[in-house]
Amino acid sequence: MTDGGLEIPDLASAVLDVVDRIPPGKVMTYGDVAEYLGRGGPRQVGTVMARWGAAVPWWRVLKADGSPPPGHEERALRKYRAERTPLRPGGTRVDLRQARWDGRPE
DNA sequence: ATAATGACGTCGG
DNA sequence: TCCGACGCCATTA
Repeated sequence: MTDGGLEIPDLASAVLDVVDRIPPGKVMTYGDVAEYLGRGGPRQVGTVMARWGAAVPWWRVLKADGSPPPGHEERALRKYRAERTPLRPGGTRVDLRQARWDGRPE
């Protein structure tokens, strides 16, 4: 299987796989995903999301301060409201204390 | 092989 | 709380 001729790096596949399992209403930071996988770093996860994120629930991966992916704030906020993701006062950032997913089954 | 790139994270002011 | 400087590291050029 290829991606229109472009190969998907092993790390990218692993990242997409994890993101695809984040439950609705829950989120993970770029750093969380990297730490969960035990390889790569926040920037690598961000690079993967930028290129192949469209195929997964990309809005469930955000920055460490709870702010949505740069350039996709509006769409992400709509998703959070739709799936009841806990937001902080002001409603522009996710409340990680409640919405952060540890990776273990519900 | 070397340098540049980037949907990040942390820290200091 | 906001912002800039610096560190990080796989992928690309």
